[in-house]
Amino acid sequence: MTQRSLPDDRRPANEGPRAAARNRAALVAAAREVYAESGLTAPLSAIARRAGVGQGVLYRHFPDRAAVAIAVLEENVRQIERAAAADGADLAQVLGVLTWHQTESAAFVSVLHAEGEGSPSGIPAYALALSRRVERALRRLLPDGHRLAAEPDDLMIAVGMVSGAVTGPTREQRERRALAAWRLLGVEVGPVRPFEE
Amino acid sequence: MTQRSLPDDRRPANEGPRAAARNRAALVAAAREVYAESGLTAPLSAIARRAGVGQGVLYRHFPDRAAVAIAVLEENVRQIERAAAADGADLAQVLGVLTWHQTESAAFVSVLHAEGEGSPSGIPAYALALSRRVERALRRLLPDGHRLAAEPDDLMIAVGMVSGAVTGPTREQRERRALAAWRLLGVEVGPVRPFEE
Amino acid sequence: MTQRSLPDDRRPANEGPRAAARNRAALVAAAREVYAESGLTAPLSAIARRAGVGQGVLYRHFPDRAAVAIAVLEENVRQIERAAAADGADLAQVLGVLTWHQTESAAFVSVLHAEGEGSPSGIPAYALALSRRVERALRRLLPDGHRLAAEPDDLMIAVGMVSGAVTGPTREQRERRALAAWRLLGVEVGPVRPFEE
Amino acid sequence: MTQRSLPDDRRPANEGPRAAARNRAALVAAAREVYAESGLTAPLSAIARRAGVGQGVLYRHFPDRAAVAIAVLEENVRQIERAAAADGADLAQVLGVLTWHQTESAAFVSVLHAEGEGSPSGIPAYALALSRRVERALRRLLPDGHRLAAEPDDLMIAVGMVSGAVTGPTREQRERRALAAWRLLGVEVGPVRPFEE
DNA sequence: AATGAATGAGGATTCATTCAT
DNA sequence: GATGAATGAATCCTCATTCAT
Repeated sequence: MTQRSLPDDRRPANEGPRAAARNRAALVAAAREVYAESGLTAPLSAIARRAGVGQGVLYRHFPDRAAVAIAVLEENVRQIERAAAADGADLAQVLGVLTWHQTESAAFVSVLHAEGEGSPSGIPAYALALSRRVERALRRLLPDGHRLAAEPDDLMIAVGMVSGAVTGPTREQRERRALAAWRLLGVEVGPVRPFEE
Repeated sequence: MTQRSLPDDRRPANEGPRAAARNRAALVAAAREVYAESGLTAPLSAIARRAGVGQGVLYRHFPDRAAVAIAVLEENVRQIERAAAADGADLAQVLGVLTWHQTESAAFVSVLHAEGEGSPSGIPAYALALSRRVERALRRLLPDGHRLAAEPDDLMIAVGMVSGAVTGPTREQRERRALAAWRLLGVEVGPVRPFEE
Repeated sequence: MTQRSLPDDRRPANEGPRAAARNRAALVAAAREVYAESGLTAPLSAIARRAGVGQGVLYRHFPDRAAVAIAVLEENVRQIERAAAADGADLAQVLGVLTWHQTESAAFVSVLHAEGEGSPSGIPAYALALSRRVERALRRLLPDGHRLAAEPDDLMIAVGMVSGAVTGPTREQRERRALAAWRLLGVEVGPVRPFEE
Repeated sequence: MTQRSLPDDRRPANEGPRAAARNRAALVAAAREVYAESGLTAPLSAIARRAGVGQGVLYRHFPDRAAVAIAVLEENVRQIERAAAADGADLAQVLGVLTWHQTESAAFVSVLHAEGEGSPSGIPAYALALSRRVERALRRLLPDGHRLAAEPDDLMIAVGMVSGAVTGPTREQRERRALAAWRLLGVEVGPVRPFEE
């Protein structure tokens, strides 16, 4: 009742429902960028603005702040799962893909910490679920007798450790440090790159 | 308001500057607790409240949010430095102290990441300085031929790695994981405890 | 898209205008429920959703928020009018029907207040018109010499008074209080129930 | 950290703690006016603006929307209590004061409804408590054998009934209707005015 | 004629920071 | 020096309303 809109002729085009899917994708992409620049606590309005949509659209697609982050990170996890499911995949290759995501997205790193509560970014149990999916993908490829197969927790502890090593302003530097970390662990890693195909 | 004279030894302490120091200490202690509960992004007012002082006092002692965090972490670093400077200190012992702080204070973990920019907690270059001090303290005790002496970065990469492994709701769990991390690195660690004199 | 011809008596109903009427009815029914649960300020989207139609349909049928409420209340008023027009109707019976609506629909109560301005529900002059219709229906049955026939305003003031008495979480309690109110007014009321047929 | 303030020299005077009490009073007064004009659902920002204070001040003094309303209504109730406690007070006089508040403040009317839940204004159990206080004040003055002493609920039902009668754009009209309501109830009322001293 | 997405203004709430006392 | 109130910008979130399909 009180809401005033723009004069009827100065309203940006409404592209109709067709835009829905496009907008969602734009939001996820924007979120990825914004997270990279400003961290997981960046204002949601910044994400909407960068995606070129209104605030409401963001809320239509994602009920809360966590849902946005999950959508972003889910893509990363899915890529790792696909890499692990590919024909002839071996652990080193998949670790390369994982490492690529670790060096690419600071936000992804925090997922692999996966505690749950009180985090200011508000990502709760979801993160744990994503972390479990990464673990599942990796463990299937873990040969008996592998350095990380000794204790059940060792695999994900190692992943966390590499995350801890990944710091620095440029991706190149982060990659260098990640590789050093795997070397210190005595674990072989394939090429650090996104999974394609 | 007016001068009160009392026998010298029963004179009520000159509260002026003395109170200042006490307040500063209370603020740092309060910040440590608040950070542990709510993370580095907790409202400054919460810290002042818990310290039992007004907001203004906080600003008198610390110019900005980062300064508070630095003050907290500085204490951790100083303890590590003292541990390293103690008679007969060896690397394993000091790593034990370092590990204790890693498992105790989530905030401390982020310092050892020490990047600087866009972090939401706003800890800037200071963190780097603190990280350097930790490195200096450790490196003096690093024997030639030690696993972490091969490459210059390996030492602090390893420290970051252990930080990355430290997750979980209880300190006990975090300690367990930290020890697993050192084991995976093949590095010996002394008892995990604070440095006492 | 193309013409489908079927035997005359099995022709799928022309859904066009017929659906429109059905939708309108569904909206009014949904609004009644939503108002009961959440008050007159409930989001319009909630009404559309409960009616199982899109938001646009609501706007096609009702130009604004007030129109929806009016449509709901109009049904109540119409029932009272019908009760008053029925063969052999007397005042007590019709007051019983009126009272039923007062105890059934909190929204209806506000209509009988019928001021117009600043009300948050935005029901404007319409409410006044509805109130007038109720008055007209009742007054025709008001015998000379009735307690409420002394002053011209007394009739609707009394109605307002009963509305004011109608509070409480359950309809039963509201009915009890309404009856107490009529008793205090010394006015006889028939059975409290909707008008059927 | 991100908050930008005005240039240091263009900031409105901070009058210090002295203003606290004054501000609270200004807020309550502003709220009373705003409620009268726009109802209990008026934006809190409108209240702060009219009081000439920042939004934060409102939140400092009142934790939530309900608290503001309570503060306003509490003043009304207190006046009624004082009127009832005055030397030689009798029921008619106090009902006059009560009626004055009913005709003055639409918001006060809703308190006397005092249900509790789902109201959009969010005033919960508090309203009930206020209603009880009014009842207590009145009942002490209710003589045995009074029209409203027959049933325990009759007293407050009558009050609610008068509230229900109180409609209309001007106070004068509302008073006229309130008096008509008391007349229909056969209850004597003293002069309709605020309680002074 | 229906759908349901998009828009974006408005309102709630929080907190960093200043400053009179 | 300390206190704690005030300020107001920033952010979150919710709808009323429009409109492409």
